[in-house]
Amino acid sequence: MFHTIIVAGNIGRDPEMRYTPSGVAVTSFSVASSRQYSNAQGQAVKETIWFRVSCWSKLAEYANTYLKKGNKVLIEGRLVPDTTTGGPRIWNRSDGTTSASYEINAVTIRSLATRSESEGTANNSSGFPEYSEPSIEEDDIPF
Amino acid sequence: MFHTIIVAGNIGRDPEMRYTPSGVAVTSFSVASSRQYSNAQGQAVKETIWFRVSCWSKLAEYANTYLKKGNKVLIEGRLVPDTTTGGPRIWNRSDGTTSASYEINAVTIRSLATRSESEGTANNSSGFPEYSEPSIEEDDIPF
Amino acid sequence: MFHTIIVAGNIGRDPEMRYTPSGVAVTSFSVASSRQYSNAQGQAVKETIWFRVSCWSKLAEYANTYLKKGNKVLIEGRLVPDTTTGGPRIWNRSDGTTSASYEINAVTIRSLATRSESEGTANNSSGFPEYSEPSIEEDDIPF
Amino acid sequence: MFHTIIVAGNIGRDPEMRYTPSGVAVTSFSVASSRQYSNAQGQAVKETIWFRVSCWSKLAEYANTYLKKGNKVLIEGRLVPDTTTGGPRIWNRSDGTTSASYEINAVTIRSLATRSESEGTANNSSGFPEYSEPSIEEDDIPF
DNA sequence: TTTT
DNA sequence: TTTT
Repeated sequence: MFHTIIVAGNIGRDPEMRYTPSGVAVTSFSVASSRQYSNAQGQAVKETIWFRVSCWSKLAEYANTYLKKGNKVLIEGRLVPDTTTGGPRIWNRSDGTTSASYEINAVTIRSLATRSESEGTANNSSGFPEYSEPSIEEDDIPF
Repeated sequence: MFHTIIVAGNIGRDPEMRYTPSGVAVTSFSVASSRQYSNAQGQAVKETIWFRVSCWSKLAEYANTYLKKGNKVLIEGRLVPDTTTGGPRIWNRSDGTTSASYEINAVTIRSLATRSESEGTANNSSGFPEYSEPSIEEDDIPF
Repeated sequence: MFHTIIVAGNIGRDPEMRYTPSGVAVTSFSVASSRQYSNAQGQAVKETIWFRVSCWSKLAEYANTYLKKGNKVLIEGRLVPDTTTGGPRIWNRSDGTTSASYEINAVTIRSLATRSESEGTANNSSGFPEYSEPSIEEDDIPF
Repeated sequence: MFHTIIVAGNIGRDPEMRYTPSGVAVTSFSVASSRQYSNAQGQAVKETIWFRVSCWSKLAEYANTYLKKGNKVLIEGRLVPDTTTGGPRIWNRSDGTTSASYEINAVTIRSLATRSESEGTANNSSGFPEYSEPSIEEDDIPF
């Protein structure tokens, strides 16, 4: 079956890239997506969700190169569950408390930065790649 | 900022409807979304994610009336975070362990059941409502 | 059945608001969503899609007030088909040619502008509303 | 920039597969997505949108093998515009009229058929592949 | 008609 | 707790 999650938000800290033992690049970063709304009592409420985003291979290398703390990004991907519970993974922190996070395996990443904001970081004029399926020439299409 | 999650899956147990103190209907049910894939070693892996879905008001009444355990559904909505951590809410279970879940506040629910499967439950021929914005007559459009 | 389209892009011209005969506000504007990619011959190709967005009622008033030509926006909505063909509507232009367009009835609109860019137009610090379901107090939730 | 379209609907005719001159498989089929709603006068309206779906390579081969007329499917992909207008492509039909269509380049295809319906065609027990990113072993993850 |  |  299908699920997908699409998030627009701001990167919380500079991305970090590592390599798997087999040499595949993996980049991780957090994205905060906030909204304000008014509750039933008419009070303004600010809600922030944090997502932990991972991406792989070529997408990892570009994210590591071009995305920086504070950048506005759009992410599409899949939630990564705990394989035994089917829910979010639970972590034991060093202080004895437990926490959980929304982990996303990204399939698509787009920078929403504009030229003025990005100064050499990710935006469309700086060569940040827009992830897309391999293209095929129109002349190559048989219909 | 924006986020949305779209899930296709199967309902784990019959929906339950309650009312808020102010009289608003709230229906809850779980949806399992499973997929098989082959890992790097070529082994088949089955991954199931469980979502806890809530819906409100008219959508709650219809879900309670028409959706049943086992039905295939499509859900669109927003993740509901813990307001202090911005991550998934953590629950203390009676056995002393903790767990977390993907909670979705549904905006759209569609039954993917077919007539033969549904026998009086939700499908498009049985009157299950497709949630949609209030329509406006074409003649009413000023352009 | 379900369909949804999610678009990030730039507004092509200032939005225009009108009213239906029954007094409902309707705002229309165009959004361009461009991407560059390399084709099979390794040549850079620029592809731009234009969407004609309509929104209604409160969303229409806010779009008319806060969105301006050039703003970056995120739109979620439904495609509006020709009711007889089920495809895009076809228009006869004054020069005798025909054209078609991707019309979207927006359910969600988010400004992706940042404070520095927007100078009094739509951004999250200027009070642009984030469209959302009516909220219900946590204390009101019966589970 | 980003756009994506997600459609649930029924396949209108058996898929057809061809090959590009360079030998890439391309499969095409139509999907109808219908909904009923009540208009401002309270009358039931049925709206059907037709999408023309293309997919490539391995996805094309599977679609050609497993999807049949009448199957319920979920499609995610991108709209394919006319490269000069940025709108839908316009076709001249043999009878002199013009038409346009919503063309989708599919990235994801899921069969929503159930065992009883599919009898050897696409469903999850018959080996229909769920399109997904290449997986990487958990042990391979460096964090 | 936008933007980078 | 679902489904294939």
